Amino acid sequence: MCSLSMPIGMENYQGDLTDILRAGAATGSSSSSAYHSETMNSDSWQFSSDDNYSMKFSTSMAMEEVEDARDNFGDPFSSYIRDPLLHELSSTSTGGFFSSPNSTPEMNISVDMEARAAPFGAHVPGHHHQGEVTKRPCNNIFSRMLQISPGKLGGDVAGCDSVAVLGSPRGGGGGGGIKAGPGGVMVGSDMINANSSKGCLLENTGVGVQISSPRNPGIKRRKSQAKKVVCIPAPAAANSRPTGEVVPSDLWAWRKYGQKPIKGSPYPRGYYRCSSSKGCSARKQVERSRTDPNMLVITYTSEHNHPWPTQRNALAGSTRSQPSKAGAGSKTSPNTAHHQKPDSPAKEEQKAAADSMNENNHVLSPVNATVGSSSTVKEEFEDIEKLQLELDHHDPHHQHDSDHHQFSNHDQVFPYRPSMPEQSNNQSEDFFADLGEIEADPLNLLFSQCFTADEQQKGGNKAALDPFNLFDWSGDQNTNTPNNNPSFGHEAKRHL
DNA sequence: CGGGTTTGACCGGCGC
DNA sequence: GCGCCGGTCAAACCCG
Repeated sequence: MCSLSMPIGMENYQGDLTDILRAGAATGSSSSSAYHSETMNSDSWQFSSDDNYSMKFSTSMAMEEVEDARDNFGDPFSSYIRDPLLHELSSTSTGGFFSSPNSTPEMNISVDMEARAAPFGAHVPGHHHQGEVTKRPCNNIFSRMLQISPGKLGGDVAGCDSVAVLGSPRGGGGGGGIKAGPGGVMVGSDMINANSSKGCLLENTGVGVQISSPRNPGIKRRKSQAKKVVCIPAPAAANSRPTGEVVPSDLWAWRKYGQKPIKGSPYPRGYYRCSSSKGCSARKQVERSRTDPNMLVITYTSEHNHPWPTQRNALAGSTRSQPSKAGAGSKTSPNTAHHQKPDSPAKEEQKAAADSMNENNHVLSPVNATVGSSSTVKEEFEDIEKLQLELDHHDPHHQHDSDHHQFSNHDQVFPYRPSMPEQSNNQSEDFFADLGEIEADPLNLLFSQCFTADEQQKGGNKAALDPFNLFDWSGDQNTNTPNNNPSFGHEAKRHL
């Protein structure tokens, strides 16, 4: 049931791929039996289980200019400072998200990695050849249906089952490459549509988008901006907001700085930037798939130039629980005000995440675990590694489903070099050291969390299963899927 | 007070 | 060259 498919040429993408899969593999092999049916329950999913909800998660990554990438390869979306969301998606899966019980609906996870460096090679001991990852038993994390398949970018955001990294063609050459502010180095590339998945045609211009503000001279926007597009299922009723705008929570604190109606789409696009750290150029765009309102398309641009926030410092305004009445609403017409989302998703998300972290801080806090207790984490990680390896060797379910898991070798694997702007050597070392801890952290945490969660689960702490509240779509409990939410389109209409 | 969101305006890229 | 469009800014306001 667990079908993993990878586009040809993904071999070198073990990094991110494994970032996702490995978590699954680790969980699958190591904790599958324990976790699979016992610790997980459908409650862990925030999706309604009765709607045959299909989770589609795919990653599409492309990297054309290898040289540039090599120079600028501070893969913003992987490795040391990785995208929490993906972490959540991937690792949460280990933590139980994907290891949902039999009751969970079909999950279609596709990863499209056209070209990509493999920052994680070191951490993927078992994944040296094609389809290695896919060979993993799927009885765990992706117990449902995990499909890693080529995605197509540059199309319309249709099915949206893909996560993509849009590269920046500009690379390091003229214009300073793709530096997007501090730490904002993107892997350049145009989208390669060699493969197309039925699922998610990312609504994207097919053109990268440059991050830097137009007001930042020297950095162009639109093209040449590497992007990572994550398509995730929009929260179901329990999590969506009245307006239908929902944002998955992740470890980062995001501040919304804009919203624009997108031509051709009934749904507005929200613009968020990282508020965890000043100077962080990380941004994300959240919008619904125009063709599948059930899917959220989150586009990450640039990268975080800082470790995960020690705490969500964006909580100050995150507790706003009521819709703006007149305030921001002063600008809002009564009609639109009526449809204003009562609460910002970001806040909800942040709050939820914060709450979750607070509640499960002893288990979940990445910072505490990574920074404060890195040694412990490392140990856990090692243990998990061992366990995983053992299980991998002994896993009876270990199958080589090459049909669905294809990797290509023609892509180069580049050593990962995080982009650390303006860091002295010492600082860099220290920072990298920390990053190293952090790097291992997400999975470690998740792995450990998985186990711990399992322990806690027995103790009744279900929250541990969803460490980052990824699927704790903060929001109005009364709201159903966007489709069911008549007000969802109004916000967009406001601009129309 | 410090953080957030909202939202109209502005700016630049891109297509025609 | 022009207009459209998307991305960002920043003032106004909200919230705890």
